[in-house]
Amino acid sequence: MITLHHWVAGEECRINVPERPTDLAAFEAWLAQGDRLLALDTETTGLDVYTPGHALRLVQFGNRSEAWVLRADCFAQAIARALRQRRTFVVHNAAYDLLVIDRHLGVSVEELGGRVFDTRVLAHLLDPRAEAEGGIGLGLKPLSTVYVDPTAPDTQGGLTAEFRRLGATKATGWARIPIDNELYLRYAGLDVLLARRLFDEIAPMVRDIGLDRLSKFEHHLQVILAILQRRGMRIDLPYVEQLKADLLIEAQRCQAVAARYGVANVNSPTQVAQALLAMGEALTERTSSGAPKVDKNVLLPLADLDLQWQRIEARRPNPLADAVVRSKRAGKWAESYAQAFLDLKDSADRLHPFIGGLQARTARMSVSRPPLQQLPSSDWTIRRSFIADPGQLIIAADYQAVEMRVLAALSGDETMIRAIADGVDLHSFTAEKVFGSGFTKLHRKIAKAVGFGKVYGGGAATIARQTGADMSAVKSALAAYDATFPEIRRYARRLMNRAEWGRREVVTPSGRHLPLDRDRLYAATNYVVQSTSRDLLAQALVDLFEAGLGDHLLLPVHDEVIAQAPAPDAAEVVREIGKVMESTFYGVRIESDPEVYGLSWGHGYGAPA
DNA sequence: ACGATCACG
DNA sequence: ACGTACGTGATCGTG
Repeated sequence: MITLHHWVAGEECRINVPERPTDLAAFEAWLAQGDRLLALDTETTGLDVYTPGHALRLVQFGNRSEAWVLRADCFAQAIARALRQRRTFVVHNAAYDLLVIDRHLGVSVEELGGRVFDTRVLAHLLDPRAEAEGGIGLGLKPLSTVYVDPTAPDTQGGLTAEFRRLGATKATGWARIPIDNELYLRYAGLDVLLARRLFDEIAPMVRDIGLDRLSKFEHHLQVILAILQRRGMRIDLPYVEQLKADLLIEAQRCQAVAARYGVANVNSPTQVAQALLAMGEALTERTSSGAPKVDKNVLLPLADLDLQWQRIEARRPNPLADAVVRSKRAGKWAESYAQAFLDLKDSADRLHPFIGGLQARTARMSVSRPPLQQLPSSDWTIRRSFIADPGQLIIAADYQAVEMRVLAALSGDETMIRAIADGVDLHSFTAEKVFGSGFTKLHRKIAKAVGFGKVYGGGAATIARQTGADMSAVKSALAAYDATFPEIRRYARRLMNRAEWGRREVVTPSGRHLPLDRDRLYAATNYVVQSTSRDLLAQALVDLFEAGLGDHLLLPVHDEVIAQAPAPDAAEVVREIGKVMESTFYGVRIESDPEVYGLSWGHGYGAPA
């Protein structure tokens, strides 16, 4: 047995590392002391739990003063036994460890998930801001520094340095560091000591601000999302391989054209700007650092293309601008999507993206590795990669204009509430109020942009830029909007005033506290609307599992749920899913639109059957 | 490490 | 008094 000592918050702690089976007796005796709440953590070879070669290396248990670091290759059975005992665990970022334990030790998410407290969830409820946003951050290190011990070492950072010393990198070190490396073992043990102490500090704080119920809900949601991550989504491997090859050919072809105009690298804004200026194009827009801007919005008009990539016939297309936008798009799609799918798939051709249930400041969910919430939607080719399981069809149900409905409900604006109840198209309704019954398509576009501008806190200039309409039209539209929906303006003012004179935050109907940046109080409306919309979708996921429909679900995407069902029942199942998602929120109907897509996700976006 | 860019709701 | 577009994740070039 290796025994290490470490001081945490002025108290000497012990870190025990069993080496031989006979060392386990002391571990079992320690467990038998009857601690009802232990911290739990795992160390693995990498973040992608389902890629071939992923392995569990260490499992750590700990209380406030003693940690046990167990090698998974030697003591898997003892670890599984300890996990199955009737006991509650504190885990920082539990979804990850739940999946690791599910996959490598056979103790399922369902079995363990209900007995876990997640300190990351608790911390998010106290302050959702990342370090970069002026918050404490949500990592174990910054939280421990603030709540447990200001001198607590940066275990992740310290290990990264150790990886380098051993000739490995941040990416490879977790797999390559010798399993008996003392720093590795020490920090593995320290993580559970810190997590257990962190819980003792912040759990009462969550209770004191009245968020025990929300906390319970969020913990339940984390388990559901871990189940979705474990299920994953199936990809059409031959399709993805062909797609990648086609995209690379297209990228290469356009790159060759760009090279003829002196741009060796289409991804270098400097080179692109220089070459365009040399061709006599005017580049008037600037980036925040003052360089000429050459993004899509600048290049497409130079190539005589609109934002849907259709010819405008307004000028002679600049061949370089055309080649650059096409090459960049094909290259990005090949790398960020097709290649990522191939890199991250498991041995059964499924992807298991990480679904962060409590991610953004607004608690919005995020999906990463790969980013399935951000697949191109204007074109079906990327989404076509995802196929239903054999005999099933992809189905989806999305909320209709959920943020506008939430805004109407929260502000209590009678005109907007009535318009929603009457089932009219909100943007057309606004356009008519603002521009009269003879409103045009451009008028509706402006009305829509004004509606979004209200939700996002945007001003006339931004809306004018977005729509291409002139400032005076946008300004009068904004004024007419305020006159038509007076409560929305008052609601936004009220949130800002409260934030200015009281606590600098907004509180959502679910009780979530969302801190505001000093110089961006106008974001208050957006935060509460975005966060509340997220809470509605989160509640829908919980309700869907409660209703026995959980087995169908595949992925949440902000205001919709992607699912699958056996082909003969698909229409019926998605109708049921849609029904469960619907609710009445402050008297406003939150309605959903169920749809059977077909064999692939892309079939909902025009892929040929 | 950071800025620019581009993908989504 | 005025005006501010919100939230993410991934890749690439650059220093």
